[in-house]
Order: sequence, then C-alpha cells, then structure tokens
Amino acid sequence: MGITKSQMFTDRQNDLAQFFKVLGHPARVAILQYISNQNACICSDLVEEIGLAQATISQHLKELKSIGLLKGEVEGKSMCYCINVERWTTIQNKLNVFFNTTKSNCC
Amino acid sequence: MGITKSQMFTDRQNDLAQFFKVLGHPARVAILQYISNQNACICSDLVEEIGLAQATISQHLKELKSIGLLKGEVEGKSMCYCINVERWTTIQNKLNVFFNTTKSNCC
DNA sequence: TTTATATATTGCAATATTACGATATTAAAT
DNA sequence: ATTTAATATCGTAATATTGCAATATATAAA
Repeated sequence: MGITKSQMFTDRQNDLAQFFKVLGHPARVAILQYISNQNACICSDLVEEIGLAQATISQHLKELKSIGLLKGEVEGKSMCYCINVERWTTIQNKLNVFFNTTKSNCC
Repeated sequence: MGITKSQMFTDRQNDLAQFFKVLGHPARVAILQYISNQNACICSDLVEEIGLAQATISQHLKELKSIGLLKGEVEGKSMCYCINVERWTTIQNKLNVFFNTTKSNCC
C-alpha cells in the first residue's frame, strides 16, 4: 500500500477494514476453504494444494491468525491449523452489522 | 501488493477476494458509512468529511464503483454518489455464503 | 465566451504486500 | 547425539497501493 492514514479513522472503521483486508487475497480464501473441507489440516498439505511456496503459505497463515480466524496447534512435527469457529462467527456478525447499517440509498 | 498469482485460483475465489479487498481500507469503509448516513452525497462533502485530498477520495470512489457498490449520477456541476442497494445486498449474500460454507472445524 | 466550481486523471514519491530462496527452529525418529 | 521432517523467520526483489500536487475535463453561472 502506501501511506495509509489510519489515525484519521475510528477504531471500528480500522478494525472492519482489517478484517476485510485479511480476507482480500485469493490465497487466503483458498486456504480457508481447503481447511474447511478437510476438517483437519497440516500445513504441508496446503503447500501442495495451493501451489505457493512453503514460506508464502506460512506468511498467509500468519495473517489469518492475526485476526484470530485460525488457531494452530502443534501436532508432533507438524501444525494443525483449524478455523476458530467462534471467532469466525463473531467476524461474520460484525461484517453483517456493517452491511445492514450501511445500505440506505438516495438516488 | 506483489506478484499475486491470480491464475492459480478459481474465478469465485478471485471475485470473493476482490470484494473483500475493495472493502479493506478504512477510507472506503468511512466513505460508505458517510454516504449511507447522508442519504445524499456530493463528492466535495467527502473531502472535508474524510480529510483526504480530493484526488485521493476520487480514487477510492473509483474502486468502490469498480465492484458496483456505488453508482454515480451527474448532478449539475457535482456528482451524486449513492450506494447501489441491489448490488450491496448481492455482495453481502455472496460473503455470507462464503462464511456459512467455510466454517467447519477439526480441533 | 469567460469565469468559477466540481470531479477525474496523470505522474510521481512513499510505503505495503506478495512471493520465494535461504536459513533457523523445533520435535520426532534413528 | 544426529538425522530427518515440518514449519517459521529473514532478507530481498518485484509489484501494488496510497496519497497528493498539478492538470485536464466538464458544467453552470456570469
């Protein structure tokens, strides 16, 4: 990006935008869908499945963790990344509140 | 961004990510909220309200238009930008389908 | 027609994101 | 203790986004 002046906006606006932003990359959408379909996940699967380098997948997972959408548990040598359903629902609700309270029209 | 390999993902994944991405900036969230509150809008209001330069606001409006969330009508010397409620609802539904079909957990 | 006003576009500098190779870390297996 | 395997982190190149001044465009008013 560039010089994003986040201090100009409310915390609510910044938080909302952050949720949207983290979901705003097709690799992260794909990662979430894959984890959801598997009902179990280790990261090495994702590297094959998504087709990006291991370092890149790891970075995307980190961003998804940063807003709490994923939780990771150590499972022996690997990681088990799962969707945090509680947080998932909370964020879905927040986005819906935004959509529902921001749709009046004028023309 | 960097080298986003959009050809690796499905159209659905790319579309979803694009919706999220456009909403993923606090200025654009703020613009939508302001337009919604006014029930009428001319762009010059936004420049004062949001506190970014006119060129910057114009650019954000363009991105919101790019996914159809805003429609603009010429109104004399100014523009009347409004939320396209039909499109708004369509996108909200698409995002909810994503949330609802992507939340199974494993751990 | 000229002037004033509103918005869009262009060009550019600053910053952020993405991707990946190389390397570090961590835990299991030998 | 060493080796192997899985994931994280670092460093960096390529590209994208943001923001703004300057300028172009378009419409209304004079």
